[in-house]
Amino acid sequence: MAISIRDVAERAGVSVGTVSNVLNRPDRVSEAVVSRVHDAIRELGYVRNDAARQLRAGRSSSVGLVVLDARNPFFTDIARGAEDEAAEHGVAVLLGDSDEKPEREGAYLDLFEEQRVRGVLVSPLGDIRERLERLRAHGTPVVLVDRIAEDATLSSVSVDDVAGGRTAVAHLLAGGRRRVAFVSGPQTIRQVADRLVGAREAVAATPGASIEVLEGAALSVLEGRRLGEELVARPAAERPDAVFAANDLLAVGLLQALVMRGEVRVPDDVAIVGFDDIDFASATVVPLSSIRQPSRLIGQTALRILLEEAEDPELAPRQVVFQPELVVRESSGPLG
Amino acid sequence: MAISIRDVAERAGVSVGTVSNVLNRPDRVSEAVVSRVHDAIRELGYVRNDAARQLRAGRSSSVGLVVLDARNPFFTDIARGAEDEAAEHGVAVLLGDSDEKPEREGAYLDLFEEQRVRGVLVSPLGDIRERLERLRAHGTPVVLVDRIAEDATLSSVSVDDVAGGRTAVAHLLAGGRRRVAFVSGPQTIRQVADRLVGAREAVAATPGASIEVLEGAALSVLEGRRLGEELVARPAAERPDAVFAANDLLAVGLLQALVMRGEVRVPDDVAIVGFDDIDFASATVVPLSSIRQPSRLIGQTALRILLEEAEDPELAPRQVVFQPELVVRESSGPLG
DNA sequence: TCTCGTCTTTGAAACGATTCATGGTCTCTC
DNA sequence: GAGAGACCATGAATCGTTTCAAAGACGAGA
Repeated sequence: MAISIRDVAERAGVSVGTVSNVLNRPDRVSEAVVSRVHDAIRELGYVRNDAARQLRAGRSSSVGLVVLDARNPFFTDIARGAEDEAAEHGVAVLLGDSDEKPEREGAYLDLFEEQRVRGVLVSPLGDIRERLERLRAHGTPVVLVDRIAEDATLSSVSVDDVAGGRTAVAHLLAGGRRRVAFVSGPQTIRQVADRLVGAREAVAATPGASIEVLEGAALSVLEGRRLGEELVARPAAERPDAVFAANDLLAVGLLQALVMRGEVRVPDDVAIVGFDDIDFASATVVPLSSIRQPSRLIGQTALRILLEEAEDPELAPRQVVFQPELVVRESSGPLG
Repeated sequence: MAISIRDVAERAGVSVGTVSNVLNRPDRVSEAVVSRVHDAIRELGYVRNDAARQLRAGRSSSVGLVVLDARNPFFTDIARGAEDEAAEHGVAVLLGDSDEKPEREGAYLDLFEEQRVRGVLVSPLGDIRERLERLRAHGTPVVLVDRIAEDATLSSVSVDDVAGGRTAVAHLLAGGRRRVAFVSGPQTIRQVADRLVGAREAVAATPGASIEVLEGAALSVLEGRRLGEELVARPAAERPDAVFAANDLLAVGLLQALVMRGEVRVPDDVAIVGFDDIDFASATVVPLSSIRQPSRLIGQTALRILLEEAEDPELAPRQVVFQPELVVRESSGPLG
């Protein structure tokens, strides 16, 4: 059924090795033969078998990327950046969505390892440092994305989440707010925890300011809406006057819940700042202030580092940390 | 460097074939040996080489999925549905984003073919029927997603775009609007063209109604904003009183452009209906009316059909067409 | 004791590509 | 006319797994 290089060789009247040469180093083959082989390929509809190729080569020409949530535009932007960079190097990106579930994260890492990928980009979920270091020890480079490698045994490309959290809350406080709520995803996600650390720092620096934490089960629009409804259900006096959301999806859900009821005005009653500055942030009911991350650049940079490490395994791990940037829109306007 | 099944066999004091049996049909191997082999695997940190496996098997255990735009939540939902279904069958999904570019679409198809995937799910861009039929003839099943296979030589899972377009515009007309604009993506994308056909039908059925077409270069938020700015720049009298956008991303961009200027009120001056009903639709400046598609179900169904065809290549192609559903929100409220 | 059947294990062949040492031609130079 | 060098093509070995015919071990029944 399947056409192999052998059939092509026979048809073109040359040896298998020659066909392979035509495909991979055409300069070593005479022109006449090159075109004869190409004809045969076309006539037979031959398609290279990548499995055989990889087997011989000992590794694939793909890299793996595991993200926390493929539906979050922030991660699709990272993926886009990685793909762009990968395309330039003739490498494909296999995308895995861990959906914030450790077992899915593990399954994708297993899969990538079996595929002998060139390397793995991970936006890690739980504590899988050990797993990743083992991977690296076995010769598969690993680069963390959107999270720093604390102990510097791995490379990472991330954003200063603590600074981001600090900036966000400092901005809210500067607008005159004092009772801040941090609408959070699972604290086990490091990025979330770091943003809270920054938020607390800003609060600590401002006399009279306080912060409470509302921990959601996921970083999603739905979860944001749920937490928003909790807030609306409170007596007005017990509501915060400012909310810092751990990411824009939560913030969007929050906005929906607050504004739809009509009971809470944004930003008059509650100011909101999100995180990520996804494309939709400027299109929401009340345009959303947010902390912008250079998502595409993160993906690009991570992939570049990954390929460099694949090239030279002796390279020392590097930590790249970008600084996030506050984008002010209506949702965090000054106290009315 | 790499540990192979051979090393495991040696360590466990058995033959290679036995190790393979332990991995694939443990019931044929005595318990004592099974555990001895598992110990060896653990001690050596053995990981199966998928390339060798595939080579022997003649095909991979993945399927390919090519979408028009991985940043569009509609397609990530389709992907999610496909992944869910795939996971149940122990199959992985390789995601390719054609980014509305025919050459990228082709590149992904080439890649998938070289990988000998079990099958391919495509949301096709240009006219690649021939290419896809060749693929299928070579033994790789193909299922079209989000687009019907006109000549029924391939299976497809889609939504009735004509009906969707008709419903959307009929709804706008029923609200008293008469001068409709279709804010479109490239007409070469079949879904876009079909939605316009439906829109025209609705207009034709209503005396006094007219429709104009604004063709954008892509189905993106950015492009929607650009077209929106074009509309705002017109003298008020020349603006349409209703807009049907080819998808929600365009609609969101449009909304941004119209509302931000403050010159055009939605829905008072212009009513808007989008298409896809993405999660964000209900969170926009003015909550967006839209035509809902069962995106996740589309992905699931497509993958199921694909696997069935992979199982039995003789199966006749099937066309599954879902009916879309109008979701009315504020953006298409009645004429003020 | 011999035969037959069951249960395990073995080892070699096969999948399809790439690589590389080998050998054959041809041309050029002295 | 011989030797050297450049240029091409060859084909066997190899990658790591799975499969399958065959062999070995063992027990039961005659």
